[in-house]
Amino acid sequence: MDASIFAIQPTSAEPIYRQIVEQLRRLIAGGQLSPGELLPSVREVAGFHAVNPMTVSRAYGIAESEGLLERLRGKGMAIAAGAGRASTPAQRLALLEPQLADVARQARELELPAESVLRRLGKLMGER
Amino acid sequence: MDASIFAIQPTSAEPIYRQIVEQLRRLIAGGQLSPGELLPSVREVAGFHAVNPMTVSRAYGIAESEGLLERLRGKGMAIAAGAGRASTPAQRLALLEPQLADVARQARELELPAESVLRRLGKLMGER
Amino acid sequence: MDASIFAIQPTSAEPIYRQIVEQLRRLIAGGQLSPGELLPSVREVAGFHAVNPMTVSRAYGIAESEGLLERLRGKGMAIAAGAGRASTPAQRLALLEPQLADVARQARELELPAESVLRRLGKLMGER
Amino acid sequence: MDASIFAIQPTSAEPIYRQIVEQLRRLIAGGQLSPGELLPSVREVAGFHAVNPMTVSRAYGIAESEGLLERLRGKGMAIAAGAGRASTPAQRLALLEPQLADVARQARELELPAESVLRRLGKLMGER
DNA sequence: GTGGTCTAGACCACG
DNA sequence: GTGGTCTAGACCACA
Repeated sequence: MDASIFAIQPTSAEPIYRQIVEQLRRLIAGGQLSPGELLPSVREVAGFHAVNPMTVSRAYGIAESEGLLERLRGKGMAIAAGAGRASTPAQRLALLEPQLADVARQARELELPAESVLRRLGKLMGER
Repeated sequence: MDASIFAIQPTSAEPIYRQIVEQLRRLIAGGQLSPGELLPSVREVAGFHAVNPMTVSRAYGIAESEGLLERLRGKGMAIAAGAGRASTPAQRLALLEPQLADVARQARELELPAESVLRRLGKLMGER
Repeated sequence: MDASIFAIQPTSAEPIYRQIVEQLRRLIAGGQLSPGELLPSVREVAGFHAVNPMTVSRAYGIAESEGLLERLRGKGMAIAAGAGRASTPAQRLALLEPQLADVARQARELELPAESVLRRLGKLMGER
Repeated sequence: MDASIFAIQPTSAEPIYRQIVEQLRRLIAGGQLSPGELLPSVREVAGFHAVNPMTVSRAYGIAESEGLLERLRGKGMAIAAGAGRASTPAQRLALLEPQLADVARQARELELPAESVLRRLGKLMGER
């Protein structure tokens, strides 16, 4: 698989290894990564995104301990059997809830009309 | 002014001092805090929210160095004269842009239909 | 607290960071470490046992993610509130079950009489 | 001989090849495998336990280099002539010593009374 | 080829 | 003072 499945922002406040874990969580819940699928190797990801292999390894290790990934001896890491797509859209929406609540609070602090926020977000989601 | 203007989440990954600075920035841009208005003292905020006074002091210091606040000798900190409400809604919306872009990306990763995200966010912004 | 609470064997096949996590788990379950108690700092433990601070930090981080420890900002790591002593001896014995099953199997493979194994283990547990 | 003499746990932390070597060591010391006896072929074991043939081959190779096995040209691997049953129970018990010491230490960390540990282990050794 | 562990050392964030 | 993140690089274990 392509190492480009991950979108890493090295300058973000969120640590790189956690960016990877979170994206894994969402890509699996969303069904873009399916159980059994083999992930790009630690070295591939590290090389492609120019980060240290240990950073990627750390992310994979955490994802494994959370039951998202499983280690296939000698072959690499794969999406765990028990980690399939979250069945209902409601379950997937729940993963976004904290961020949405945050945006809502910030919009209130900015005294922004709800419509303008929704219009802008709709535009951002419409684009690819 | 009341120390309760700040909504502090001590368990959040975002450091407390930055929560305060960011909220100040938005409350000023949104016009809920007006130039000249006096802020609650470091002690008040620290006591009310059970955080270290140094943390609050640090936040005020950063806000001052950014021109959001100014120190009134003997009276405390106040909203700076040059820090009024952002004139246009577009300018205020720009402060929310990064978070919106983030939500859009995460929604794509979760393969969530745009409508369901907008509906949920609209509901959250409607509530008080 | 003393950094000597941990018994680290650098030559063991079990990685150092996991030795620490496992010992924490047992010392907490056994009640020798109580909720709220402050752990020795990463640097203390690393210095005392002559291992890299990151190795200790990794152990603490895993223990935190398992709910055994909690981070006290600026003060260090403490035994988590929800991680008290396993109430019944049966619960604590359960943590030893896999090792006991392993010993039993190996004793069978060695065709050792149960009594001699029990006598030897009893002696080892009697000593301090 | 049957490939089922080995009890392989693919999920264990102990590497598979070492599980095989250790079991060979104990089964020979215990007298369940006698000098001259022919082992199941690499393919049989690998097929039966669904592990990589290279893993089994590696285990046999290590056991051979330790003098536990010897290669009979055209016939396979057999228990080495000089690798008979450990004569005294004390010698065989010595092979279990490290595991026993480990259990004793862990029982102390769990603050478990010696009797309950011995009772449980006795029960496990009594069962077949 | 795969991932895992550890080190030495730098730098940051928080209080 | 506390822990967290990342790097560069060595070495090991497994298949």
